[in-house]
Amino acid sequence: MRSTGPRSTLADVAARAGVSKSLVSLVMRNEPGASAETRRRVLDAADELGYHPDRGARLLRSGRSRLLGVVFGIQHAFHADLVTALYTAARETGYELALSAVTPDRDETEATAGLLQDRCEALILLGPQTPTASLARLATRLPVVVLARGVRGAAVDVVHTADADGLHQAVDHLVQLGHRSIAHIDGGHAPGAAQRRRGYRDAMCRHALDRHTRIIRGGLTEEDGAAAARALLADPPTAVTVFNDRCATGVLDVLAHHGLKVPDDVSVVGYDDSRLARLAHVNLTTIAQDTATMTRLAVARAIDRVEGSTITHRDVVPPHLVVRSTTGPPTSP
Amino acid sequence: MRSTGPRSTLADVAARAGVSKSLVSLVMRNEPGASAETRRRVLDAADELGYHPDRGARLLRSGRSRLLGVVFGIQHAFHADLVTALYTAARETGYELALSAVTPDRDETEATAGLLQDRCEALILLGPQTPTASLARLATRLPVVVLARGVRGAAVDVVHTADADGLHQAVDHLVQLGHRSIAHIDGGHAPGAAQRRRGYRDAMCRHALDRHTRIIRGGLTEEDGAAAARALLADPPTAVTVFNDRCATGVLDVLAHHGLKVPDDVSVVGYDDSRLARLAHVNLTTIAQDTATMTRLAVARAIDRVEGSTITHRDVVPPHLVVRSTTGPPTSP
DNA sequence: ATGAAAGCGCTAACAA
DNA sequence: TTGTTAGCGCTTTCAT
Repeated sequence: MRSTGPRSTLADVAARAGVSKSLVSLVMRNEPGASAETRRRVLDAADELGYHPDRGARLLRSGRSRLLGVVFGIQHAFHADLVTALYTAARETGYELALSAVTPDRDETEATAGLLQDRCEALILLGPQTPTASLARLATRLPVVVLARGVRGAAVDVVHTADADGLHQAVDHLVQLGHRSIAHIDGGHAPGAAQRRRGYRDAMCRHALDRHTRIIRGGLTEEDGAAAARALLADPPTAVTVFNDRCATGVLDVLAHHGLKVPDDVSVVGYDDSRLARLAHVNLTTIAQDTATMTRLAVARAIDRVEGSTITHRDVVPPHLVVRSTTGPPTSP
Repeated sequence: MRSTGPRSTLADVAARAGVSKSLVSLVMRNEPGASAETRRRVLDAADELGYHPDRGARLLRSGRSRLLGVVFGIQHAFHADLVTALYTAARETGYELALSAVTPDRDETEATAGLLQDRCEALILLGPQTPTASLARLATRLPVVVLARGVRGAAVDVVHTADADGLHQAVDHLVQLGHRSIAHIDGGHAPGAAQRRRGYRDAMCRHALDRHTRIIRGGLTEEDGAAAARALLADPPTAVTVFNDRCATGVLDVLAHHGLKVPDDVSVVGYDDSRLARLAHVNLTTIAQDTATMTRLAVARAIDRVEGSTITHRDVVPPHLVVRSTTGPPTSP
């Protein structure tokens, strides 16, 4: 019983409400210029007909899609947080989001191409792996905002976290608790990993803990964290800062399996404050990226560009420490 | 430098090639009806102008978007797997996917409305919570396929897993290993939870293990699993089947923290075979949903409907057991 | 094989 | 405040 009846149009709504198309157009766009009474009648008629404006026709006529393209990695928990915040940030701007996912079978180029076809007016790229040169080329075609990755050299707007600062805070916190033997499990070549590594090293230096500096090769996944933790088992530090929450989860897991108590035997600090960290049974001390601010900025930068700005911005948003239950004073000598 | 050059149109190409717009239209769509000579001239002109047809205008005129809308929950790991597979399934069909995410701030209604504006020709809903009545109403507007949830009563196509069968396999596996004391941590009101509960109960019955039947209230998250595991600690069974992998992860975590060895003290079986389960340090025995088949079916059903089919399908895809390292023979008496 | 003309559903400029 | 008109870039008759 299929009643895929012909979709109702502006004209149908106009006829039903007994007004002109222009008036319906105004009302649907929330523009001023229609009486309250008319507005109500139009809205009712639209509702009864299940009317939804045709974005294609709208774009054709106005030459504007009012669409912001978002490229994100569908497996990344942190990207999920960012997309969630992006929807919120875009809500009151008059622009909508068009999502395009990167999957194991679908690379960034493909994801981007799809959005270009949809006539997005600007692109927001989450932690893109695309080389700077390609980014620059893309930016000649439309405004591009890179979010959560501190790329350099391309004429694109960038919004990212002060990653080194994040690790300063992590190390300061641990030192304040009395730790000296603090290791860092890094993120390899992942976006931000180099800065976090540097932040760790600098902070250790600042506390005159140079000789305790110890960097273990990690990665972005639970598995990478697990492997790194096993490497640490022979001679465990009293505390460890980890590249991100996912990786830290792997660390916690291996520690638990080997009978090491957290935080009594080893304190652990993650990074991202992803949903993962907030789970009651994980309850991970971590460095929170300010996703609300970052996404608000990203959307604002994109819209600025769409509306003609030619200024290239680079916004570095400070992170902050969230103390939960995986850090405490060292109990061993 | 932004090259905001005005996009060239069909008319531009026609003028340059010295032919009519109709001819250019034919050539661009590779339709017969133009001489080889004309074809070449048109193609050359188009190339010189860097012309690309406007998808919006094309769809406006022809009334087709060739777009399949997908509504998914951005924080559901399993939905990420499904979306990944959907992209693959749609690849060779001539249809494209339009994604719309459900977030804590953006409900299914809103997500759906966005896709309606994009003029998607059909909708694929992943594990929708929308009540049956609303689903039915939506289905009068356009073809709707519900994926990964066995809704009943609405005139929509449904593709889901034989959930009860999955738990039969899990219990059979455990019984074969020698377990008798097998508990089930359920999913509460989550989609599929009732069927999995029933599958567990039936299988226990079939093995004459009725008096060992023991159902603990769980949920979909790690946290739910952790809570359920704690409830089990006082009198642990030798094996437990869990609603899904996420929840199972919480179970594993609590068991490890309390010194119970898996699988020596307790065997654990998850559900979904999500990326989580495949991680080397988790390596969870689980019931795999056949995402490739499910998504291929979902896309096929959607396209069938778009192309005029009026048959309502209900596809129930069998799951299969994946044995990894969280199950083994019981060691305690 | 080619072209002229009529819209698709909408918005913007202008009239009333 | 409201209605009228003229297209946006394209496909689709229907002529030629």
